[in-house]
Amino acid sequence: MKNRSIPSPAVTRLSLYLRELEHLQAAEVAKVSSSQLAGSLHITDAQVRKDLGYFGQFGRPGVGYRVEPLIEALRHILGTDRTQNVVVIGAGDLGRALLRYRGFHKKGFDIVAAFDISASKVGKQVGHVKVMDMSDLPAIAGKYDVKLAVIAVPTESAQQVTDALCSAGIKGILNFAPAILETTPDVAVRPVDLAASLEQLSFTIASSE
Amino acid sequence: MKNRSIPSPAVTRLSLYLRELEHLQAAEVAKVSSSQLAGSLHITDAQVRKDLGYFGQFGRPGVGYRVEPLIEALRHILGTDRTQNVVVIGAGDLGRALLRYRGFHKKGFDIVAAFDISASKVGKQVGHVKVMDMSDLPAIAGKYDVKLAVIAVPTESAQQVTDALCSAGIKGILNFAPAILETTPDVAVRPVDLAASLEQLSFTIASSE
DNA sequence: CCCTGTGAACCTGTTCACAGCG
DNA sequence: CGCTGTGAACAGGTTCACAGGG
Repeated sequence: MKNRSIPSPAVTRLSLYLRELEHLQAAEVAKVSSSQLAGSLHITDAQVRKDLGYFGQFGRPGVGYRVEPLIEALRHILGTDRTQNVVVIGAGDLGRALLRYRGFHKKGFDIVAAFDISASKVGKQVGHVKVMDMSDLPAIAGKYDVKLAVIAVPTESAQQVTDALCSAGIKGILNFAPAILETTPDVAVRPVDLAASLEQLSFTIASSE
Repeated sequence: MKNRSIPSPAVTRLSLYLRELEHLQAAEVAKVSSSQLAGSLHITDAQVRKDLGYFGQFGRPGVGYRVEPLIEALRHILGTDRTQNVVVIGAGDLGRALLRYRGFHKKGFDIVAAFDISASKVGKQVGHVKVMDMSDLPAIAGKYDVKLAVIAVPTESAQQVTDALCSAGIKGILNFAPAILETTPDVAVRPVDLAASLEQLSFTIASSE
């Protein structure tokens, strides 16, 4: 526990800063000011400085931030300076789409295995992994030191999958099933509820009429 | 604009309340208290009452909330008491997975069309729609009164797709491309950055060691 | 003079606590 | 007596504003 009360929205923005910095690096920009960074993300410059300030002193007064060192620092903070192995549970439409999604690898995540209970899916090749049976999960999780998992199974089986993941030593779950998952306290869950996201948009539209 | 300063986290939770209420309804539970609802979502009872209080008085002291009327009220608030038509832009892996996802329809959303620029994809049937060319967007948007769109295209084309959507009168965009989209002020964007979500989990794990 | 880092002020959202109704 | 609805107290985050370094 080395957390000194960092606002969780600040951590969310860290990913955005990193993304923007990677664009700048690709465009061979060497340095950037907080107000430039803020501008492209539609937030204030003070916000950028404060967020970065939670983690250290990365800038130089009168100059700004050097792009490359800041990228490395942010990756280190986020834990993506080394490859993170990930498993995907559920090889339905969504699971298969995630297995083929290239965005994860670019950000330092490596999907090392996929799992399903359906005999019709087990054994099939998707992306660069073969779908395995759920019973193989503990062995794979141990072998590849997997800490992160993605749940892309139907709502009804989400909780039992979660239990299996907790037992297998997974510490973070990205959950696409529309359900609240019960976990051991050392496991973090991040929900992604697609229908609820559309509902939020629907509300925004409805209330601005 | 009938918005009387409602905290946006409260709106997010509205979707969770609705989801839980629908479960209760399926289990033929007729009424529920704020503390019951709160318990299953891991929040406080006061939070539930305050959130609902922003939108009206739905409960009865000493009794609780009647499940069915509250469901109807929440759907009305979220604008999903009538079907909302949606278009999906991009018929790659993710787009096709979304086209087949049943969760949207259950919540009152109807995907009426999919679009892509690639000639190899246009004309193909996915789920219950046929993939159309981007140039057909304005006609379809008008014909079906589409207000919501989902962007599932590569990052590079996300902005030009956004421009087309704004011109076609779309008011809400669910954006899977890892990019900040520039829109006209009357268009709401909700980002879903899958890699960034994994980064958040990675951070949580890294900082609890 | 430009730009960072950071206390202080401000604002937004959550929790408390209780009055009041069934 | 149980449970809602809601002001009041509190906590968490954001913005301000400025001191200080290059």
